[in-house]
Amino acid sequence: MSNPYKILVVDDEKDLCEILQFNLESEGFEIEVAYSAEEALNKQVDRFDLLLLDVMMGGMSGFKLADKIRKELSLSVPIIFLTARETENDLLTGFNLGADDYLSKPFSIKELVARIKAVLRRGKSVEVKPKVITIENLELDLNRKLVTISHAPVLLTRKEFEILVLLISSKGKYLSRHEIMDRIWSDDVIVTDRNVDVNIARLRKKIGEYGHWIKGRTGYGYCFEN
Amino acid sequence: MSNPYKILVVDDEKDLCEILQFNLESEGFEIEVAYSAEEALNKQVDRFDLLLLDVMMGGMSGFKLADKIRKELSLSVPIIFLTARETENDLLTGFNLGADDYLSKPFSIKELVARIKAVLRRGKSVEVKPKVITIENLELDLNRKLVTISHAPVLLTRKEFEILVLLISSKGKYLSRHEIMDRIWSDDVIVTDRNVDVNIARLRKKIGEYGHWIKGRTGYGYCFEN
DNA sequence: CAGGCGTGTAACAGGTTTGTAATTATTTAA
DNA sequence: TTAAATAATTACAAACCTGTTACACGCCTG
Repeated sequence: MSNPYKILVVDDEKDLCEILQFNLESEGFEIEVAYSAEEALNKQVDRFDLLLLDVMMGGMSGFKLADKIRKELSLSVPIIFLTARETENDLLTGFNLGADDYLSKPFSIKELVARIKAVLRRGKSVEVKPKVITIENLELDLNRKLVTISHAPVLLTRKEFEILVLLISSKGKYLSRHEIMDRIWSDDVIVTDRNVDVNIARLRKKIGEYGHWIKGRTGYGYCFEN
Repeated sequence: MSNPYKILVVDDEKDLCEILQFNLESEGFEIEVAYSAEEALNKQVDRFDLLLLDVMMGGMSGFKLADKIRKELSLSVPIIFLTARETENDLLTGFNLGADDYLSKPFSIKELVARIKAVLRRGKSVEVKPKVITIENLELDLNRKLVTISHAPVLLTRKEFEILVLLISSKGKYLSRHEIMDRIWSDDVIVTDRNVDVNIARLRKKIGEYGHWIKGRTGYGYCFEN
């Protein structure tokens, strides 16, 4: 997978931030969030490929923030404003500050993604691909680290998720406990074989009937096979 | 223009790096270079669509690097190894580490490019390469540890399976019990000759009529022959 | 600091696999 | 042909492997 685009979302509405993060990550972007303009300024702004700024925020407004960024930090980082107020005045202010686009709440994620891609395309040319593995109704979103079964989210822990991904990406091949340990745990930690079992058990339980896709065979280890 | 593929070249021979960079860039790839494994690790490995690793490098070897990457950073980035040493052992090590291809120096740029494209084309499907031995209606799936006879599955235990694979891969050659013991059992366990017999018997029974392909000759041992 | 979560270990019961020893069959060589 | 050697088979028991449950520990968060 090529370099994911890094986007900084600056908004004081935590709910909205979460929604944005969730959706944009599943589109393959890498998201960081700042809950205020001040917090945003503490981040190295030019690490990002795009800034998504809420206009109305407690403390420093998005406009003021953009102004500061353009004057002091970066002339080039693309900026998209998000705003509730859709007045002509705002629009002007936004574009004068060197905004690259402008969206009024409420907006659809689909539209936002389209605009984001458009802006990014202007810079370099790129498509962002979501990393998702789908097997029947089982979906693994590798960006979000989320598994869904028939669109119902299943919360796996890190180890569970990693084991599942490992098994699936070696679909049809038996992996010994040792092999699994080697690839999931780093060299310096030492874990028991039993531990693999335990994690597999937890994983199986969580994914319900799909758990049967994880075969275990004595002497060989585990294998994902559907 | 579509998103150029990003390739990371890791090699301590600067000359070779330059040649690679020049040629691959002129093929439309985007190249980054690291002159050591350590340097490579400082880069965000999963930004790349492909890694080209030299096996022999001062400091950490390409193998070790790949190992680290697979364990800690990315299970999926395609890896192609470049090596001067072409011994079977090396090849095996490479593929065990999840290498996607393997080139021995000296190689032609043309060939390298072809391999690169092949690997990239394979894309995200991290399918395991099937390893199957077929002899008439007898099939051994080395990944699934599964034997099928006319598509009917036969479940062999580990010892049985290993013995069968051993005999088949030495098809037409008699292996003494001793030889078989040496290759199936690890050095530290000591088993009787009789034990080989017993396992062969079990194996023969399980594979039915094909059992006759395992010949036993007094004084020589066993041999697979169809 | 309590409680929840993620993770790991220990212990165990039940099953499977494996090895040995005893027995019978087959081959070899005198 | 027959005795000795080698091989196949059988039955049994030991060893091993597995999936589980219960519990401990550290880490974060409220």
